[in-house]
This record gives sequence, structure tokens and C-alpha cells, in this order.
Amino acid sequence: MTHLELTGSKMEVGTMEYPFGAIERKWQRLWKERRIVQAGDGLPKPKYYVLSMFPYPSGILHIGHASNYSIGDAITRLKMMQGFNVMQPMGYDAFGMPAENFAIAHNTHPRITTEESVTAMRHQFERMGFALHWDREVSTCRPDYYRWGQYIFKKLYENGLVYRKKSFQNWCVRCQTVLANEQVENGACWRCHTEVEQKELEQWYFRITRYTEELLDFSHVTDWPERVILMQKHWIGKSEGVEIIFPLQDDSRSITIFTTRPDTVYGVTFMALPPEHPLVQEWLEKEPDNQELHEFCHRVINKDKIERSTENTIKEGIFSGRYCINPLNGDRVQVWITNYVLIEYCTGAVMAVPAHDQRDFEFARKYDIPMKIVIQNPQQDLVIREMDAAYVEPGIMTASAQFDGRDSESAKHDIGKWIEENNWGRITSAYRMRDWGISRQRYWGCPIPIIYCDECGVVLVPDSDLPVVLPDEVQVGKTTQNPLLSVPDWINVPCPQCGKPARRETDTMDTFVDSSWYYARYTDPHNDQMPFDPAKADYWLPVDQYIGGIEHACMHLLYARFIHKFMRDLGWVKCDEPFARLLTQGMVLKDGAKMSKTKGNVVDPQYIIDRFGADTLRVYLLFASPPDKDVEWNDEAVMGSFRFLNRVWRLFETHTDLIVSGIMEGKKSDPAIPAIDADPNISGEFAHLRYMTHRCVKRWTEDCLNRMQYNTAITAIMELLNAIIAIKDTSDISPAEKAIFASACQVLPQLLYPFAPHLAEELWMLIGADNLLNDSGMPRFDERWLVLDTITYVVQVNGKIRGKLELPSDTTEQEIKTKALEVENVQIHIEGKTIRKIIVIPGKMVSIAVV
RNA sequence: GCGAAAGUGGCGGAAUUGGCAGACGCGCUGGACUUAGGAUCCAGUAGGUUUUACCUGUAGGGGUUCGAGUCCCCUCUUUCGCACCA
Repeated sequence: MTHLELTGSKMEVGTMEYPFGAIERKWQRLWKERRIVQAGDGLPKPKYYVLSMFPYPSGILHIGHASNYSIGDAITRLKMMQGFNVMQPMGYDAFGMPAENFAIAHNTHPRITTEESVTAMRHQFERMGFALHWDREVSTCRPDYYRWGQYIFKKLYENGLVYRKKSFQNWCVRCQTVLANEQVENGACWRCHTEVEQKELEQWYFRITRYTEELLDFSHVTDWPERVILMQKHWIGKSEGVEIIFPLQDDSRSITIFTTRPDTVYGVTFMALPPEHPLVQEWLEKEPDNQELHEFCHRVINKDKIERSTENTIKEGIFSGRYCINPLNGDRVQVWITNYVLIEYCTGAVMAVPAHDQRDFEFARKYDIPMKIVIQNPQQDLVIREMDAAYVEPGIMTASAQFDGRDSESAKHDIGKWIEENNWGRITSAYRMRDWGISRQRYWGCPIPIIYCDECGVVLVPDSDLPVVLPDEVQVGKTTQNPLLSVPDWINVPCPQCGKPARRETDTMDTFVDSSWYYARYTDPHNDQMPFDPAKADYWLPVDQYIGGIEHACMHLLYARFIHKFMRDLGWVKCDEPFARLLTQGMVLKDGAKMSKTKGNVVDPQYIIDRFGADTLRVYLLFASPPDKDVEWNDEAVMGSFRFLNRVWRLFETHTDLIVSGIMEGKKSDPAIPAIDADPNISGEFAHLRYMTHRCVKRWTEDCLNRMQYNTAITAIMELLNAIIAIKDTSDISPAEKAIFASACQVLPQLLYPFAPHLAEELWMLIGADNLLNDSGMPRFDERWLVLDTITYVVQVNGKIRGKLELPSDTTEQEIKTKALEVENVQIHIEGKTIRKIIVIPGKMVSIAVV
């Protein structure tokens, strides 16, 4: 753990700073008592639902959490000031392999460690001063939560969105479980980075592919980063093309392929099938003596799926001895079994056009398969013998019957139609995304509510028997297989249908299932009749502002959208998307790298909170960079935030009486607008302070509400503070000046509230407020005071600044031109030259073009 | 390879629509005060020169414009995502 370079002993001899510890604890207590987060269901106020991705309860509040929730809490407090009925709930994504692995390593039970961690984390969240609605806390590992996960599984099943399939799966040896495609990164487990192997298993799948088209449609989100939308679209990977049926020669069956290049269909010279293809499997059975074929297929199938699907794998194949017919031109086409076709994608078969596809080209060259040019390069005629790569660009069609001479790109659609008209196939789309495998062979997860009966087959657990409670009395880690297999009392149950002995499913669900609907559970977290009351969900959903890491772009955020759309189809929710606005916050880096225990560059937020306060940490995290960018941790710069808060504290401490009486003075002049406006005849530094006050409030408002750029909002506060402190002598000032000074100070607590709520609340009270800041409304500014009497014009000659000009704001354009030309330094630069043009930008500058 | 985002002082980063580049903070330099400190206050801080001023400067090169960090074209670098997807 890297601490600040500062030692504890130095702390003790340091000078006084504001008593943040006492202040923070006091307000944390008071907020809890006064329940500042309202979150009343259906309150007659506009609602605002702020949600930060719930954490895995590691027991330690990581700096990344601190950053994530500081953003969420800033938004929460802003929305409270705006008068919204705000909900900011918190819970725990508590199932999963880390808890189980930790329990194995420490010879304990995941339930014990998880609950301990939850308690520890709740304290740390409170110490950060987040305005969280603890009444709504959920934890996915508790039966009152996962009961409804099982219920949703059943609903999915009943709607044909769940199925079981045996196939080769990504298998992590370390985690002893299957991983979804989304959870494999560069051929390794996303969690433990162990290399993923292939294992044939029977698995439960969610048919997310039924929603592909809708998942591609982002028209119902209010504000999502373009980057995330693009990543999801890419992940779903829609390609438009044509499915074509190639009949086998001397056989009643056929091979269906998908292609995005129907324009090359006249150039097909072979078919490429993967060994897993049903036809190939059939041929293997028919020809038990074909040693070569058996050996090849066996070898390819058992090769690591990841390894097989990389570009640099050497293409291999074996001729099946069979042919099929190209329906468009009657060509006889060789059928090959290859290692470069993926069974999972589309129809699991490829029409090979070696002249116009690089992969097919390489393969055809290797095995001496004929090539046929059907797209000509308009620049230079292609000759097969001279080609050293496939010609994949568009061009002019040739040897393609009635399409000869046409531009290949524009002919694509007509060929598709021609194929449809002749019943050779159809125009369709293909998707990269596969169904979501949710089975995990681990103990610490939500049990799948399925029972296997010899008589009745696969039987759903009846609603009345839910939840299927995860048995606690399990020896975790004693076996290399699923620990649930060692609990016969739990596994062996009577069949709910026929009553005969049956067995429970021992797979548990991927934890991403748990997190796919938690945001909806928060709207009605204690409901024991249904997952949530649709009326309550209708009030709160969609989540107005969701905050989380980019790493979930193609996992959690995609799964949650899928489940949400399913719940909408059931009528449980009305909106089309779960998360209206999404903010992907950056990581906290140290020395340019992600913090990690192994690198030893972890900063402990608790250490900072104990020494400099939660307010300091929060201000630092938000000030260091915009919320969606990474924050570079810097020990020294944290001190800057601490000093800033200290300066604010000192200002209020030294001038308490002045501010309080100044506020009274301001109220006298205009009771409707407290303090902020006073004598219009003010000039000099107080006029400037008044201008700065209104300017900073305006900038803060825009940065907070429109731009969500809290670093510049904090900058605006610092600038106002500097402007106030710049006034050195307050001993002998007029009542109007006093009111201006006070109004500048009075607005500070409001401006600080989203970022440093404890100090802000303390100062608000100090200057005599009778409400809490969440009820104080938004700080106000008045355009009247943003209009300056004089404007500084910049004068450019040929684009270079040659002078400045102070002019009354009502100067006419003609006068401005005249004055600009009179500036001494301007005259030097235009002397002896011809003025071609003078451009006046009102309120800003004069640009003179000379030759 | 494909797709996307980004490149600004010693550092984090500002510059909202093309209009004073470097706000704000850190660090640094000098000074004041002193209870000798991670305190506070004052001055300075893009680089350069012949310093009331001028020149150069937002990865590099070109272009549009009275005017470009911002718009257009090319190149380079970095980061991220996808990667035999037919």
C-alpha cells in the first residue's frame, strides 16, 4: 500500500486546519436522522434516479469506488438542490467466484466473509458521506433477492428464451467454470487471466439473440457515450447478405451458406465446412474406416477454439470426396472440410470464392483448387496465374450470366432478389453475437430452478417452492468439481410433477444474471410477492443517470438491456431502456498504470479520509480530470484540494459576523433575492466581486447541469474564492459593499455542496441558514450583473494582436473601428499599408486586414 | 488488419458556437511572517530576443479564413475495442 510520503508524526505538529473529522461525522449522523434522500415512491415531484454500478463486496472501498460514487453523489446532491425526488440506492453484487475462492483460501464460508465485507463496506460508504438510500439495500446472495432471479429465469424459460445445449465451452481451469464469450479476453479468463480451454458441456443458454435487432437500436436512450453504443453495435455485429442453398450432388440434402458477397456467387469453386458441421458428423459415422477424415476432424475439434479462430492459424483442410451444385450456374463445386470455418457463426458453412476472398485464396492455392475470376479490377485486368492475393475490392462483374458488366457493389441487391425469385435462398442478416451461456459450475451463485426427472424430463421448480435456497452446509473447495454435487440432501428431491425421485440442477447462474435487473429491484426492494411492483418501477424507471466503468460495455450493459426488454414484454416495466443516461467514468491511475495489489501502487481511500477528510478526497477526484477521463493520482495535488477547503473555512471563520450582517443588509435592499443584489452604483473591486460572483455561479450551473464537467465547476468555485480573498480590507466598507461581499460568500456553500457536502453544510449553518443545503434550491445568478460597463476589445492586424482597447459597452461599430485604428501600436503596424477590411466582432475584437 | 478516441507548459488539465492559448490546481523560483510547517501571505512561472515591444508556440506537414488548439486533407504517435464473422 502506497501512503502519502507524509508521516504520521508530522501530522501531530502541524498547524490547525479545519476540524473536518468532527464536522464530517456530525453531518453524516444528521443526514441519516433527517433522511435527506427522499426517494418516496410516487411523490408528486419530478423523480431522479441516480445509480452507480453496485460493487462486489470486497470489504475494502477501493479508490475506484470512491471515484465512481463521488460522481454519483455529486449528481444526487445537485438534483436534490434542484428539487427532484432523488433516489440513490446501494447494494452488493455478492455472488461470484472471488468470494468462493477467498473462502477456499481461508478455509471459511463465502456467506460469512461476504456478510462481513458488506458490513465493512457500508461503514466506508457512510464515512465518504454519500447520500445513499440504505433502506433499499439489496444483496444478490440473499434468498429474498435471488428468489426473484429464479422467478425471472422461469419466465424466460416459459417464453422460450432459455434452452440447453451441449457444445464446446470456454473453460477456465483455475475458476473451474464455464465462461461466456464476453468473459474471455485474449484467450484468457477475464477474472483470473488463466488461459481458457475447450470443454464439451451441456449448458443453459439465454436466447439474447432474439433481441438482436432491438439491442442495435439506441433511439430510446437519452444520452449514452457514442463509444459504448459503437462497442455494443460492433459486438452484436450485424452483416447483411444472402443465404443460399447449394444442393449436394447425388444426394437429397444440401448445404446452406451465408454470404455478404452475393456478387461473387458465380465464382464459387468449393464449399468450406467445419468438422462440427452436421453433414460432416454424418459422413464420419458412415465412413468409420476413413482414417484420414476421422483423424483430421478429431484433431481440429479438440484444438483450442481460441487458437483456431485467430488469423495466423495455418489453414488446413481435407477433401470430402463430395460435390454440390451452384444453383445459379449449375457449376459442380468441391466440398472441403476445413479448420477455418466457425460452426457457431450463421449457417456454419461457407461458399468459397478464392479469387475474391483472401482466406479462400490461401486455401485454394495450398490445395490446388481451381479459381474463377468474376469481378474484374477496372484499373487493370486480373489474371489468375499472376495473382498473389485475392481481389476483394468492388469491380465489374464478369462470367456472371446476366449480371456481366455490372458494378459489383450495386448488383448485390439484384442478385439477392434473383436468388429469392428462384427459391435458391433468401436475403437475410447475420449477427456476430451468440446466445448467452449462463451455466456456471460453481457453488457461490444463484441456483437454477430446474429439476431433472427420469419420467418427466426437465421440470421447472414450482413458484411455491421458490426460492431454491443455496445450501449453506457445503464443504467449499473440497472437490475440484461443483461443491453442490457433494450435497445429496439438496440434490435429491421428488419430482414436482410425478413425485418420483429426481435431481436438482447443480449449475448456478452467471452473476451477470443477478446484475441484469437489480436496478429494477431497487424500486421495490422488499416486495415478497413479485420481483417488484410494476407501478413503482414505472415511477422510477428508467434510471436517469447510470455511472459505471467502460469495461461493462459488452457485458453487463448489454445483458441488462436484454433482460429489461424482456421484462417490458412481460409488462413489468414500460420504458424501452433501463438506463437513460450513461456516464462511463475513468479509472484512477497511479504513475500512468491501473492500481493493483501486484503492482503495489494501491492508494487506500481510508488513509486519505482519516487524514484530510472525505471532502478533500471527493474534491480531488472530481477536480483532477473530467468524470469520463482517467484520474492520475497525485499525492501532492490532493494537498491542493485540502488547502482549498481550508481557505474556504478560514474565510468563513474570520468573517462570520461580516457575512451574517451583510446577508441582513442584502435582504433589506431586496428581500426576494437574498443579498446577491445591492446598490447598482457600486464600482471598483466590489463591482468586480459582484461580477465574479454571478459569472462563477453561471459557469458552475452550466458545468454541473449541462456539461457534467465537474472539474471546471470546481475551478469556478476556486476563482470565486480567489476573488473574495483578493479583497483585503473589509474594516471600513459601506452597507452595499458589505452585502456584495456577503452574497459572494453566501453562495459558496451551495456551490460546494455537490463536491464537499460536509464542509458546505457546516458553513451554511454557520452563516445562519435554517434549512439544509439539499432544500436550499439552486444558487442563482442574474444576467444584469454579467453586463460590464466597459469592454476590452482586442485589436488584431493581419491576425496578430497589436493592441487592446477599453470601450464603453454601448460604443457603435463605426466608433469602434475609428478607435481601433487610433491605437498607437496598431498605427505602427498599418503604416504605409492599404486597409482591405475591418471586421468587428461585437463585444470581443476588431480585426484589421492590410496589404 | 478493421473500427473508435486522443495528442496543448515540468505535471493534472482549461479554452462551451472558429475570436486574447495555457484558466484552475500541483510543482518550481524569489520574498514576507513565523509558534520553523505538508502552515499562511506577496510576486513570478510556455519558450525565446535587442523585454513599454517583438518573434516562436497546441504531435508533424499542407489547406480554408481577416482570424485555426478548434474546420478540411495527408503523415506520425498513443490508448481502447474487435479480430479467419464468410
